[in-house]
Amino acid sequence: MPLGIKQKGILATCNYVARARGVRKLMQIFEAKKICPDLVLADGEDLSPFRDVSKELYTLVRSHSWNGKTERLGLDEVFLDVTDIVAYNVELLNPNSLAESFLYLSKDDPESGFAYDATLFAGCVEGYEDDNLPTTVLGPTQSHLRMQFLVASHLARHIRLRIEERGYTSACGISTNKILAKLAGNRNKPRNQTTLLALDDAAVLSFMDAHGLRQVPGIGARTTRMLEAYVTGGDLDLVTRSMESAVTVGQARTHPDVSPQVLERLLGGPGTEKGLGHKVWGLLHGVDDTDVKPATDIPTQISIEDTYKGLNEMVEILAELRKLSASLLRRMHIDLTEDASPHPPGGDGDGSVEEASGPGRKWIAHPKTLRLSTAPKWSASDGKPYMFGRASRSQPLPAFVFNLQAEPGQRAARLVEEALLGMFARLNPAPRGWNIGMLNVCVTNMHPAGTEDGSGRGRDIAVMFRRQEGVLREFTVYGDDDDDGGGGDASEAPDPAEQGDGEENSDRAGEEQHEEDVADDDDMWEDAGDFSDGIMEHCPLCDRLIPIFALGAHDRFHQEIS
DNA sequence: TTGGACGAG
DNA sequence: ATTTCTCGTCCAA
Repeated sequence: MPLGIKQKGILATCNYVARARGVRKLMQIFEAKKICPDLVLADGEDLSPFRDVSKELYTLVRSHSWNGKTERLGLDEVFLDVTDIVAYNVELLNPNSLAESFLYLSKDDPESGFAYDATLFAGCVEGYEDDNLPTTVLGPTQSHLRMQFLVASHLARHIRLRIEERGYTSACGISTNKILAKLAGNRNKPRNQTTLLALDDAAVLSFMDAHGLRQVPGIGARTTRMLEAYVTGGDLDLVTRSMESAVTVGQARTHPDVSPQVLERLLGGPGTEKGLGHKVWGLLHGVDDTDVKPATDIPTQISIEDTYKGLNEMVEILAELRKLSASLLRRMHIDLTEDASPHPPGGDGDGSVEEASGPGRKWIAHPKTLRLSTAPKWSASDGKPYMFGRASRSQPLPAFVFNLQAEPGQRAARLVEEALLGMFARLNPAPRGWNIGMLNVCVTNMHPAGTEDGSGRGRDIAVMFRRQEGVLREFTVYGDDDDDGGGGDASEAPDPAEQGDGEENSDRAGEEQHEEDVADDDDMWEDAGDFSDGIMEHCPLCDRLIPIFALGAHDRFHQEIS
C-alpha cells in the first residue's frame, strides 16, 4: 500500500508504492492526499523506532566487516570498505573451477562463508561494454580489477540476503570509491544492487556525465546554484526552479573554463571550505579519495527539536523546554550509557536493541556543552527562507544530568531552570513577542569516559571505599620505625589541599555552587593521564572523575545537595 | 570555545 | 497551504 511518514504537515519520506503514484518526499500532506487519496500515513515525528531498526541493521552489516570501516550515513545507509575481504578472496580463487568457488567471510574460520559461481556477477552491472561477459580482451590489471568487482558483488548480495532475513529490503552500489558506490546504489532501487564496473576513466566519466549536478553527493544546493549560474553564463532563466538540476555533470565538466583553480575561485571565499574547488572538480570526475570512516561508538552530538505555530507565552516555552529536555536525557541514556555488568566484550552483536533502563548502566561519554537553538516562526522581513533564522547559544553542561539515580523528570526540570532558561533569555532578550517557531536542545563536545581496565571492578560505592583504604595507606605515615623510605613516597603523593575542589564541595555544599556543578571543570583530572590511573574513580552518582581520597567528601556533597 | 554555513538522509 | 528532525564537518572570531 502507498505509505507516507509524516512530520507535522509534511511527508518526511514515503515508500516506493506511493512514489509510483506521484507522491514525493517533503510534499505537503494535503497535496499528497490530493494525488493519492488512499495514502496511508504513519507518524514519524519521534524517530526512536527508526533509530532502533537502524541500529539493528547496522549491527548486522558491521558484523561482516574485517577492518571496522563501516561509516553510517543517516539512519538507513552505510559505506563498507571491503577491500581486504575482496583481496583475500580473489587470491584464493581457483581459475580452473571458478563456477564452484567459495567466498570466505572469515580468515580464521574456513567454514564461514558460502559457495558461489565466480563466472557471473551478482545483481546488475554497468559502466563497461562487456557487462556480464567473462574475460574478453581485458589486460591482466583490468582482469584482476574485474574479479574484485565480481567478488564484491557476491559479498553484497550475501549481506543483502541477511538483511532480507530480518524483514527488510535494500539496495547496494559497488565500486571503487564512496561517491561512485553511492551513485551506483541509486540505479536499481529499491531492491537490487548495481556494480559500477569502473575499469577505466572513460567508464567513470560517462557514468558521471549523465547525472544532474544536484544528484552528486557533496554538491549541495549552494554549490549547484553557483555552478549552474557559471556554466549557463549567468542566465538564471535557464536554471529552472525544479529539484533536478538543468545542468548535467557532463556540461559542467566539459565547460571550457572549468578547472580546479577556477572552481576554487568561484566557490571559495570567506567562510567556505578550503579546497572546495578541487573537491568539486574531483566529484565531477568521479574522483573521491576520502576514506570510509571506522565505526564509532560515541556520537558527536545528540539533539532534540520541535516546531511550533509560534510560541509567545513563557509558560508554554517552559513546558516545551521541559519536554525536550526529558527526551534529550532519555536519548543520552540510550546512546551514551552501556551495560555496567562485567560483560565479556566481543562476540558480534546479536542485533538486539540495547535496553537503556534498569540500574547497572554506566556512562561511556560525557557531553561537556549544552546548546539551545531557536528560530522565529516566520522568515526575516527580506523574505529569505527561514532556515537562516536559526540562532544558538551554548554553555557548559551541568554535571547533575549524569546522576542516574535522580528522577529523569527532576533532572529535566532542573536543566531548564538552571541552564536553558538563561540561555533562552540570552537568545531572545526582548521581554515578549518572540514568536518562537522552533526549539532545539543539543548536547555536544563528547569526552569519552575513563576507559575501563577490564578488571571487572564494579561501580559500587562500598567497593570504592574499600579501595580507598588501600590507596590511603600509601599516603599515611606510620610511626618512625621505618626509615628506609627516605620520605620519597609520601612527598610524591598528590596533596588534596592543592588538587582541586573535592574537599571544597563538601565544605560549601549548602551554598549555591553553579560553577562547581559544571561538567567542565574536572578536565584537570581527566587530562592527568597515567597519573589518574588507579588514583581516580568515577563517582557512581554523578560519574565525575574524583580522586579516591576525596570520595568520602564527594559522597557527603551528594547527600547534602539532594 | 562559540556560533554559523553547508551538506547529508 | 513551504520548511521535519536530525547528524557531521568545516570555518572565523
